[in-house]
Amino acid sequence: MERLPSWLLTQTAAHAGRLVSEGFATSGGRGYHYRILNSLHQDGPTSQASLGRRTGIYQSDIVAALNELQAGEYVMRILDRTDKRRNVITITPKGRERMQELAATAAGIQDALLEPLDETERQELTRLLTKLYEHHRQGFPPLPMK
Amino acid sequence: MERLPSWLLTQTAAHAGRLVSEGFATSGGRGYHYRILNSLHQDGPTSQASLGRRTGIYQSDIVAALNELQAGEYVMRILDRTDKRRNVITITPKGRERMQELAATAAGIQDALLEPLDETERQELTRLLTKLYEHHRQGFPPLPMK
DNA sequence: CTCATGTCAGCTGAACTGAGATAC
DNA sequence: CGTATCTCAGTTAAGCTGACATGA
Repeated sequence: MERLPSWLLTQTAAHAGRLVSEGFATSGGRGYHYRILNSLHQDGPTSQASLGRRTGIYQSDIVAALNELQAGEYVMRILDRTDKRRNVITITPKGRERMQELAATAAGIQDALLEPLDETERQELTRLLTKLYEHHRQGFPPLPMK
Repeated sequence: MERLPSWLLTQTAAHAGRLVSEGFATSGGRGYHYRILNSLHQDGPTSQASLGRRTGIYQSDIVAALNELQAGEYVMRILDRTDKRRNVITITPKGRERMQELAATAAGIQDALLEPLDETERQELTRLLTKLYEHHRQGFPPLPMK
């Protein structure tokens, strides 16, 4: 039982989830906030739908998270004049600061999570998980990957 | 972002969760059922509290799952005369059959999950996850590990 | 017409918490 | 007394679905 990869995966993920929640909660954020701000920082302004595809977050959750981020003035939501269905989401300077904070938090979380592994093992784990992630993203796309 | 172990872990775990739910759902079960029946099969009859510790499932969820398993006559719930706080849970012959079914399902799930990895990689992943699991189980016991 | 986008209102399974009753 | 067991009634965070209005 304790050898079943699916079990080990969900258990360790549950613990990772605890670390993430706790970690971000102390700075009053959520995982979604970091993912979104990070995507905006890395790949620039874009529509909400595209943000969803980039981050793997559902449209409906994007809406809620952006409401929160906008309330904190971390992002701007501007109607696209050339395509009036879209909102163009842009990160603000304040949002970039926020992102740095959350990035630091995220880094701390990784350390806590991977504590028992040495550097080689960490890389190997990352590699294997990436392989699984890539594989399943193709075969079973929860979101249409544009 | 896609390099963050915590992210990769929760994403792949989410997919594993989908596979588990789908897999067990077709035979009308849940992951909890398998975990519990397996524990009873491997380590014999015991109290509900101890079952919780063995499987990593919360007491309250154990109660619910046992209600279901008892309804299917997969387990017997007998008041312990020597300690009347306890129910002694015993797997029935029918329960063992059920366990075999679920074990086969579980095996299929592992295959689907680990498909892109070769045998060496599978073992390495299992080893690394086990290391994480063991480590965190000690430092942060979600359940008091008797 | 079809398709994409944004929004809202909800569901689900699994993990988790709190409180109470009973017995050790 | 304090502790352990069982039960019930919740909550949460994340993932996920369905429906609808608007615009391309």
